[in-house]
Amino acid sequence: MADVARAAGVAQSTVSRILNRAPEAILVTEATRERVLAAAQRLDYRPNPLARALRGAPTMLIGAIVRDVTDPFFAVAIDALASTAAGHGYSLVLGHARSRADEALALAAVLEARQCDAILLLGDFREEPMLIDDLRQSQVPVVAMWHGSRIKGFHSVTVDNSAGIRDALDHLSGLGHRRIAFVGGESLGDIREREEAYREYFGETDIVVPDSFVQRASNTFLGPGPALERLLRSPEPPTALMAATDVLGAGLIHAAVGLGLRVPDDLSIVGFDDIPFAAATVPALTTVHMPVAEMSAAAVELALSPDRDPTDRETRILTPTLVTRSSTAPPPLQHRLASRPAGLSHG
Amino acid sequence: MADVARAAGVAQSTVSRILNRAPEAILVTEATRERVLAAAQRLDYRPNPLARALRGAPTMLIGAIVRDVTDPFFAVAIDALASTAAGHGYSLVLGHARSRADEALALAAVLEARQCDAILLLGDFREEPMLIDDLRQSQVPVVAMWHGSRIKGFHSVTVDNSAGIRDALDHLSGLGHRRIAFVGGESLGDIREREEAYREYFGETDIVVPDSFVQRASNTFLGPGPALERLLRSPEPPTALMAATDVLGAGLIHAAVGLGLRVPDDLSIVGFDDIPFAAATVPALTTVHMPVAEMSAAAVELALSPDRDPTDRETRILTPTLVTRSSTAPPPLQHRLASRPAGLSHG
DNA sequence: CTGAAAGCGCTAACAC
DNA sequence: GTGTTAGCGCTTTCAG
Repeated sequence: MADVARAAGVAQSTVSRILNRAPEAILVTEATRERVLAAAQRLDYRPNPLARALRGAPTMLIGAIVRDVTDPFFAVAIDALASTAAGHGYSLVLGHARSRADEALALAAVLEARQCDAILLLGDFREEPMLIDDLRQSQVPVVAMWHGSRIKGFHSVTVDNSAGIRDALDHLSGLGHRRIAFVGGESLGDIREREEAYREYFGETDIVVPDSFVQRASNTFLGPGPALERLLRSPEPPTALMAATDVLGAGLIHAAVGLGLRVPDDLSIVGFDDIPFAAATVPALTTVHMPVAEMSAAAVELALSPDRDPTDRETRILTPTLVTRSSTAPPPLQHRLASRPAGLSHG
Repeated sequence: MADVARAAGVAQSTVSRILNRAPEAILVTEATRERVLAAAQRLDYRPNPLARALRGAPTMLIGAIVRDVTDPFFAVAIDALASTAAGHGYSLVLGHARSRADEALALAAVLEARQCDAILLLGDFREEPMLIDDLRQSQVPVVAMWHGSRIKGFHSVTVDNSAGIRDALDHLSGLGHRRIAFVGGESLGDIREREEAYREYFGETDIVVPDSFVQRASNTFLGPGPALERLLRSPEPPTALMAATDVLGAGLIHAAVGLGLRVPDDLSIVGFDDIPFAAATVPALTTVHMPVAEMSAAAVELALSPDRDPTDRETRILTPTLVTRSSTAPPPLQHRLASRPAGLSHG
């Protein structure tokens, strides 16, 4: 910038003014203005955002720390967030925290410290207490999304997992299913809440769910195979499966077909999240749609709202909706007859 | 930092030295050292990476500009890149360039200018000439990955799309297929190269491929439905489909089953990329495996290598390998008999 | 071994 | 209208 000033024969501050203020604020002679602009052009001047940020200017950047970019759900979340942020004139910068804890910390340090005007936390970071503590001291607003349960000190935007599970389970039992198993993941964040919601749901009915009906698997497409085999080995196997995520749901379809079952004729499967792939599985997956766009809007709004009293943190809980596709149907006939007593016989 | 210095009763430069140099470089009294460390701890001092970078220190950050995070292929690429970078002590910062061109530019400006020690470009950015021009002036090394054809001024790491297509097509014709169609995407980057490779392949044989055998669809799971319908309407429909990506491949399986076809009995389908769920589709997708890990290693190496002569840019081309799964089989019997003359009858 | 001082590139008072 | 001056938080000569 000093070069530009010299080339245009003006002071550096003048250059700064001309390059930053909107043209309408005409506090500069048109002649000087043009001279400076020309010089800047000729010298291919590019502002150094570092210096600018150091001086206190907003960076127009929102940082997002993501647990696992590989998870298709987060991929769509990021996409939605980026669009929303762009609508506010902000760009999204992502930090991928998967690898090691210290890396996550390093990332946070970078994103923080006024490099970003706000920070978004996507997923459950309870296993990264250092990160959380670190962020709690942060000068910029932090909003946590899909972190599972409440998390103190941050704004948060979550989905009502309980309502989603209830809708899905209502759908299944409306179809006539009584023996509905749950396949979850590492018991983190939303997945944990979904498992609890599943347990509660049946706690309110006279249907008793054997412990073996809650299975865990790694949240990958090939993860739930063994869980399904275990389930099928039960004396009275389930006629429907509630998967904690669509990834698990899609994996269960694959595993079921591999075992010679027909979906949904022999086994109904419901997912959660409504990732793009869910519409394209064979058969297409019935699932609980995550209101990603609304959640993004809420998160960005919270992130960009001037930080008032740090003790007053807002929590926004949005409601998901069931999307019925082709992976669910009434249970096979023999089970339909047997199911009513079966549920009670376990009491 | 000034606070720490004051609290410890030393000069700021001393604090800087102690906090940055490795302990082995004992150019400081043990007593002072401890005093400073204690003060830093007590005051919860955290270095400001901005100021540090402004002063010229490396940021230990690699920036990646991604065309579309939503594309599952890039998701795994990012993951691999992050791991590789972590192995070198670097973190990965992602910019999502999907939305608008000016946003991509803003991002580049941010990532650049010594905020990052290197920049990675994932995907084809030929439609963003401003970005490219901008990056060409960049002070930090830039390496382009999966950009399709050569791109001047940057290091690049690509895959041999031609070899991949050839392997896949050899597999299909080895199975007895003669009527093999291609379903591609927006003719960008790798997808474009794959289409060309497909055309070349049949150019070298006596099999003539009707123009209608090259179809385009948006690179989404639900995208290729219409393309498949068009293909099936041909007087002599294909018995096998070469999809330009796994997303398209999975979408084609879905569409085919929706149309009442059996895969692979009625129709064989091959994908490209080997994204995680290619192993979990029903049936599992035969595909061309992208050597993502090797490509990441190459890219990071190039990115971190001291920038020598800017005119000497390196290009690394890795070779993909075919993964045979369950979506391919010999063509239906009637086609098997008809296929040989069919290929020639079009000549 | 440690302190003082300069300066990275930029913005914001405050003059003139 | 435009120039001068002082830092933002840090690293790095250069003295002591």
